[in-house]
Amino acid sequence: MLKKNVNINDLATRLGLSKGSVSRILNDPQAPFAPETRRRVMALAAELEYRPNAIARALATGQTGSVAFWIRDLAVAYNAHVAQAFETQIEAAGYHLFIRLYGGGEGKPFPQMTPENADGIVTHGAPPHGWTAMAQSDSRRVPLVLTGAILDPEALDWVGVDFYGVSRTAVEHLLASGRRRVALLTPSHQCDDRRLAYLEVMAEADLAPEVIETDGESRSDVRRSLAEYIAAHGHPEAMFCHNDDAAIAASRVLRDLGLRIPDDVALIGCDGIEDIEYLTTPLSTIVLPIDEMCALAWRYLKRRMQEPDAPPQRITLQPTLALRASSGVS
Amino acid sequence: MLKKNVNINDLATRLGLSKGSVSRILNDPQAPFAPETRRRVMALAAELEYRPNAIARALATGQTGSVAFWIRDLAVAYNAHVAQAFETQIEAAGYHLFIRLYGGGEGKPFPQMTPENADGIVTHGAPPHGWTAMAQSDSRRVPLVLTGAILDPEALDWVGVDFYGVSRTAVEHLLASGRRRVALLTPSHQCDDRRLAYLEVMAEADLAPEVIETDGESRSDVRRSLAEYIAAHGHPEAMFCHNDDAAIAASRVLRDLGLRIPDDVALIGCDGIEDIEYLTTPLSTIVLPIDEMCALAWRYLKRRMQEPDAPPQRITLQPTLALRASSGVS
DNA sequence: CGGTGTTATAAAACCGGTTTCATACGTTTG
DNA sequence: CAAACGTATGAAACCGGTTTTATAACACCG
Repeated sequence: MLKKNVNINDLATRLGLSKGSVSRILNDPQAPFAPETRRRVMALAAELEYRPNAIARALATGQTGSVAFWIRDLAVAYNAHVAQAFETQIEAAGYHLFIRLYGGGEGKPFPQMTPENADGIVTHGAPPHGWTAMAQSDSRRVPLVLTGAILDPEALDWVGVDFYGVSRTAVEHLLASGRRRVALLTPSHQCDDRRLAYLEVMAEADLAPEVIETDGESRSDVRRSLAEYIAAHGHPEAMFCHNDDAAIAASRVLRDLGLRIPDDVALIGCDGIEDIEYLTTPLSTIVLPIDEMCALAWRYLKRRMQEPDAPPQRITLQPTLALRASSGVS
Repeated sequence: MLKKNVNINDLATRLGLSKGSVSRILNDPQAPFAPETRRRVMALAAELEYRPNAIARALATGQTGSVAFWIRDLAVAYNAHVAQAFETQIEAAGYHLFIRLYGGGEGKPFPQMTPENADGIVTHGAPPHGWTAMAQSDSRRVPLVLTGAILDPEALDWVGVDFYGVSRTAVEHLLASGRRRVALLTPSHQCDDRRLAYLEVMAEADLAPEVIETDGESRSDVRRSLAEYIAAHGHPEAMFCHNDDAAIAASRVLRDLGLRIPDDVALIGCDGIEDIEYLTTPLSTIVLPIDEMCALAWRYLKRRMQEPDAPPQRITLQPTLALRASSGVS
């Protein structure tokens, strides 16, 4: 940057004032300064298009006026919607929102995904291993609220979602139609309450669990993994899908194979994203309370920013099961 | 924050060193220090979990190590995909990505959407009015690359997309089937090359243009606006849709009305998002070169960060028209 | 007319780092 | 043995703001 930005010292020099005075005039309408001086300062600031260096200000005040929202992957429609919903909260409150992605951070050194630079953090979905520990290390504590699946229920604030209960209901619903080969479609390594609930219900019903693991989370990943699985093992009679994107991908695979939904294979997704309204066969799903979750997360975060040592705030929200044609409900 | 973060002064004091020395030892492996001293510093830093204050470092070095990506609305699937694609570029380069949303910023004071706090900025889609001017004001210049539709072709870097040419082709394609009532489905106030091309082609064909304006960009907005329009004016024979989300919403409205695609109404979307592969009737669309666009944007931005005064870099990418069943191609 | 307030501004400390320059000491070297 | 050099570190300036404290000038008051 060859041309240097105009800073507060430039203003002060040009005006023959001290930079402290300029700062106070610019920021504090109550400060006792001569009206004429005030006018001169404002005029020059406007003329030079002076804007204070946000970094320097943040250093001086200890506040950035921004909140970071960490999420895994925007290609999953649900995630994008959550981010958008959270932005709505934040914007109304006059803060800036930075959306950040964990990315491939799993193996990378921490600096790659360091949670700095915000007055507060909200995460959605499970952060990479060790992330929260780092974010909450004694050496640099930032107000933090976890949302979505909670894997790490230490002394932190979180807005959880009861995947366990609703997942049980979903799987039981699939079993109720008399189907025996009820599979779980989920990314490998994803060991959350959805998987847990599925395994438990299957065990209780004395059925062999059938976990179809996908190599990635994108729809094309899911399609590929599922197609391979069916080629090798035949198709299950029902599938509980880790999220709606997976269910949508699955419905496409089934259609391509000439299988009917729900006659040949029943399907239940998870997330309740808008997209599923556009499928040929309406998709049963678990609808998550996105707006409520975001509103609560922001409320918790504000509290934590004001009172760093307040007792932990936690709540578990109940998703609702929306049964439609894809699971045999007419 | 009652418990203060441990900072470099704490380290220096505890070690009996000056903070300058500590800084150099921590950052510069080449610096000439006694191995024993080095070991002590590293050990204490690890023990106290010292992590340098990113803000202070940014102030001192003039670099944040991060790039901001500005976009309008993540609820539009295409936008979310672009953001994700750009993250891939940035992450590979070792930078942090901050995704930021213009939000309702149109009417708000600038500080709400000030483009500070990054070493560089990439925008996608048309920024709010006055945004680029502010970002590029002489007083605080930040490397900036515009992508997507370019409304503001001043002396800036941009990676454009030739919406005009491909939109002409799309509309002409719709006309070629003999349909006369060919409408444009677009958000109100969106006056870009898609609209321009549509209006021109219609004028050249001596047909009355029929612009169906939606009140918002979300699928539900589009559905409502379109349903009202059709109720009032009957349905057009073909629609060129501003983006795929709109086309998906439209296909749903048409289906609900018992209209067949493409027999009753032909449809062409725009963006080429994955979702359209999951529709009953495969959707014709304009496929945008997302990855190429992101890669170029990052290349341009790197260049601009290194050479602030390099000549402007610009390119216009060609999207491709993907014709499928929804526009009558079998 | 000296003490007491106000008012308008300057000066300096601070935020937490980085970076440049100076210095003290020990070791070669001429 | 003094000059020159290398090594290990301290000291201070700087980044660009904010905030607290000091000071100068002036008006008011008894």
